[in-house]
Amino acid sequence: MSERKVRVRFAPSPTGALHIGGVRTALYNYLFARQHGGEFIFRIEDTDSTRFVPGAEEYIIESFKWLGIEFDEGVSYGGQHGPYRQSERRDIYKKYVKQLLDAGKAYIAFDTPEELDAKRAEIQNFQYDASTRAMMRNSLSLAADEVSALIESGHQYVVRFKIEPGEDVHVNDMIRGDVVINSSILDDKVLYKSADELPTYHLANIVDDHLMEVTHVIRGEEWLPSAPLHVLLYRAFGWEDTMPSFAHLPLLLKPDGKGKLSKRDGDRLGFPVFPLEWHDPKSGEVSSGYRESGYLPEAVLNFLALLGWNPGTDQEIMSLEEMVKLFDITKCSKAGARFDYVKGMWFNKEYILMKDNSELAPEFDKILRANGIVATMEQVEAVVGMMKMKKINFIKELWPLCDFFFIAPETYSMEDKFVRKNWGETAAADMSELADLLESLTDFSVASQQTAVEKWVEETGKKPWNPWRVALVGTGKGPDMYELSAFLGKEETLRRLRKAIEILK
RNA sequence: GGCGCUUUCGUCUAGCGGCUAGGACACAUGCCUCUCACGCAUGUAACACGGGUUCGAUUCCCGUAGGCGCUACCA
Repeated sequence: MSERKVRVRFAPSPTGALHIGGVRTALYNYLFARQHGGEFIFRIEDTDSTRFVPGAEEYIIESFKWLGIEFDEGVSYGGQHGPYRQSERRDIYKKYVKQLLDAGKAYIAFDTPEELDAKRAEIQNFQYDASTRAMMRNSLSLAADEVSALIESGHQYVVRFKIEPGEDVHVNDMIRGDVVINSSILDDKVLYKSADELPTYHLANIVDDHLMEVTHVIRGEEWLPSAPLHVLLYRAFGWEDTMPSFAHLPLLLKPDGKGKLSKRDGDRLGFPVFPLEWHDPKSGEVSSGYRESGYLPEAVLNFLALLGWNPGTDQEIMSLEEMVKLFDITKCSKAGARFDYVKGMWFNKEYILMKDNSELAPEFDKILRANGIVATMEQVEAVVGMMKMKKINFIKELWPLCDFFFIAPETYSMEDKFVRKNWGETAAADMSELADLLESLTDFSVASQQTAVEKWVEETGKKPWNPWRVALVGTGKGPDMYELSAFLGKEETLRRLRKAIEILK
């Protein structure tokens, strides 16, 4: 069984946008598959027809495309183990439900939701299990002809798994080791509903994982309590020898306060919890996305990978390829991780610094256009190159730091602290000299200016840079003065210099 | 309530019986410097508590407390 080809899956429900925690689960599955030369399956678990949300499936697919996580087979990818949408696998599940029924490992129950509610109200800690099923309406407590009569007369029913009590069930978890739960605390889970002819998660999950030859189940910790049930199901089907290995990942927690990370936290603290912007078709609500907020997908993946895992070295910045090499599922942490979105922003900053200007330019160009600036791509790249190491986490933060490249200061004012401090008594005269010097240059390149200005500086002992900055920028921000002048060009540089001299004297 | 998982700086974490408990984010300071940054350096800051086991526990075991999850005809 160990020589089976590694096959893992990510199987979301199309009930809304893809949660960032789900993205991390998918990422870990992806890394695991890739490092073992295995396959990664994308399955849609839409067995709850009442919670289906149109557009969610497409949203999830687009999210992974943006992130750069590729599947080998599944919905929209094709493959030999389809269909990959559970709602299209009704007949398959029916067959396996019947198998369990015939073997006496499951039974039919007619109790209505109202009856169950009544029982729960009547008996505290009521659980549908070996100790209570005799008093319920099911094929174990009713006569055979009564059962068939009920079915024939159209009564809705569910199929429940018959749990044998008193047994210690072991789940071997790749992260947590041996987890033992006694079967007595498990209830007779509903496996199938006649109302929509669909199984519940538990049955569909086991059947699909088996049929799709899944070897490793890597999922969130919220599934740990039901893992013993799943083990029991594999056993009931006689599939224990090919049962997948399990790994239950720690959850992502709120950055502050209590509980797991939720959509509300993003709204409240101002960071996205979804990869892409999501427009809820029911409520009309719009939730921000990492893509639209200006995150680079590489940064998002890098950040997420380190929330619950690390390579055991001090390396934090790593490409997807490096992560594939370094990832170790057994080294995942066991406790939940607070979602530190501030560190997420730092990752984005690091990736911006690493990216070529040409890759960053299109996004900045959009922002320029939104501000009514039309520039050549060459200019946009130049500005991004000069300014990306400023204190920014996102390209969009560049604009307020960069406007002077495109818009000359309207006015100059001693109100500005930097101006007051740097435009001294001799500034006007010095800048006049500088302007004359620059005007004499035929070559206005950085190198040419630098040579000329530094020679003048050496001869006169003047320090022209800050007043020069006042003139070109209007305040204390911006790149190196030679670079800025070269970008603006001789004409504009002189124009700004002379205007400043005139206004500030 | 029951069951399970879990517990190292504010946060993410390294540590797998003996360490001045390491790194990163954030924060602070300094250096660099034509501004702001980048970069570099430094600093503040942690083993939840109580019992064991051991020559010796952050590390192993057991409790307690806290945190998290599950407890649906949702996944």
